[in-house]
Amino acid sequence: MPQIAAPKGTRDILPDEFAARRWLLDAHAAVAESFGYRGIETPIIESTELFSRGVGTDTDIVEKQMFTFEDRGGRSLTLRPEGTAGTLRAVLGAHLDQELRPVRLHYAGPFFRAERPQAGRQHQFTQVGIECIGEGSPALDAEIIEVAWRFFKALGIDGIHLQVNSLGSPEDRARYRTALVAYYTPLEASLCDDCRRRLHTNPLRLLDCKRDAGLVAAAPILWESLDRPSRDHFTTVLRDLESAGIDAIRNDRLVRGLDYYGHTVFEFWHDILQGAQSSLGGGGRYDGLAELLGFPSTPATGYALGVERILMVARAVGTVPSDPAATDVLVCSVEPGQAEAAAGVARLLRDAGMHSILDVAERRLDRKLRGASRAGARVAVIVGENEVGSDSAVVRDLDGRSQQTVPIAELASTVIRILARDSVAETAIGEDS
RNA sequence: GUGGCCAUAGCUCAGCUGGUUAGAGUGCCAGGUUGUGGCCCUGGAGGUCGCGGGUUCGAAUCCCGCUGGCCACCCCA
Repeated sequence: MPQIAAPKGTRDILPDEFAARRWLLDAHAAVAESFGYRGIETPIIESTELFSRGVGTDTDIVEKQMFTFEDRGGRSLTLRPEGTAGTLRAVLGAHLDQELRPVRLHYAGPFFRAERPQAGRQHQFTQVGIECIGEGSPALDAEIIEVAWRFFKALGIDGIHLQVNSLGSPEDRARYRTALVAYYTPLEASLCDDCRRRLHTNPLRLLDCKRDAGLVAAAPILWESLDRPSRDHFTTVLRDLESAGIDAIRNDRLVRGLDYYGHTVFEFWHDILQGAQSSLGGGGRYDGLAELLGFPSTPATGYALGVERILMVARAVGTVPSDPAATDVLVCSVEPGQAEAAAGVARLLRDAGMHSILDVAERRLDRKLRGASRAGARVAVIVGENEVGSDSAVVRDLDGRSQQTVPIAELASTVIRILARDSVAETAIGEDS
C-alpha cells in the first residue's frame, strides 16, 4: 500500500520548527499587546462571498487562488486566503466598534492560496497580523507600521525595507484611473495580454506589470491625482514614521493586490530572501471594506506578515533561539526494580518546575546517559538499588561530569542549583561572543 | 496557471555509456560481563531505487504518463 503523504503545498511543522514558530508567534503577540492590541480568532472557512465582495473579483486571489467548495447544503465556502475581511466581519458583526474605538486586534493562523508552490510559497501558510478598526487617523497607519517594525526588532532582524505609498480616496483613484486609461489606451496594441485585460478590469494593476516596465515608468504618477486632504493624510503618516525612527521608502508604483485598500499602503521586504519570495508582508488602510461587506462605513487599517518567510530570514541571519522547551533532567532507573521509585523522582522534579524525562527502559546505564545528553538534559538523576534503599538519588552534572548522592528531600534544590549555574554560565558565554 | 530542473536507506550522497543478491558516510538499535554519557571497537535492522506503464534476454540506469519538490514567470505571504 502506498504511504499517505501531506497534500501538495502543505507541510508538517516538526518539533524543531515548532519551537521557532512559537518564539515568533509569542513575540508578535507580545509586541502587539504592548500597543494595546487584543487577540482574536476567526473561522478558517468563510462564505465565498466574503472574499469575492471584499477582496475584489478582479484580483488574482479571487480569480485563481482560492480553495472553494460547496457544503452539503449547497452553500459556497472558501478556505480563507487572507485575514482582514474575516476579522472585519467578526468585529462589526459583534458590534465591538460600538464599545471602544478604535478596536485594536492581533491574530495568527493558517491561510490558503492555490498558487503553484515553491520555496516560501505554500498552499497553506501562516500569517500574523493586526487590524485597527473604527478610526481614520493617519497616526494609526503609522502606529501599525511601528508595531511591525518593533516586531522585526524583537526577532533581531535588521535590514528590513519598508515601502509606502498612498492610493488616496476613492475619488482620487477614480481620477487617477481616468488618467491611466487615457495614457494606456493609445498603447493598447503594444501591451502584454495581462495588461490589455487589466486596462479594462482593473487599471491600477497595470503598475504591477514587469514586462511593460518601460511604459509603467512613463505612466502618470498617482500622487498627482491626490487631493489636498489625501496628501495631508499621507504626509502625516510619513512624518510620524520619521519621528518614530522608521526608514520608509516611497514607491509611487506600489498598489497592492487587493481591491479594498485606499490611502496608505505598505510592504516589507528583506534582501536575504533573494531567490525566494522576498516580500515579508504588507498592509494598508481599507476604509471602504466595511461597506462592501454590507456593514456601516467604518475606517480601518491593518497589516499581515508571512510567518514562514520571516522564519526563513531569522534562520538565515541566525537569530532563532535554541529550543527553550529542551529537557532539564533525565531520570533513570538502573534495573526494572527501581522503575516506580524513578517515576516518583521524576514527578517530584516536575512539581518543582523542571522538565523531566523518565527513562525506565531495560537498557544499559551508559546508553541512558548518552540519551540524556542527546535529549539536551543538563542533569541526570540515577535511581538504583542503593538509592532506593537509602531514600536518596545520584545527581549527575552532565556538563561538569561530577556527581553526588543526595537525600530525596534535598534533590530538587540540588538539581535547581546545578541548572541555575549552567544557565548563568551559558549567558556569560553568549554575552562574551 | 505557463516553462525548466530534480526524485536511490531516517539524513547527505555514490552507482561510468542498461548486466548477476543496490553501496558509502552519518544516524538508529544491540554487544564490548556484573550501576555511569558525549571517544573507540564489533554486529544488526533499515531501500517495491517516488508511483504506473513501455522498450529489452535483462533497467535504479533508456522512453512516456502521473505524483511531489525546487527554480523562473505570474503574483504575493
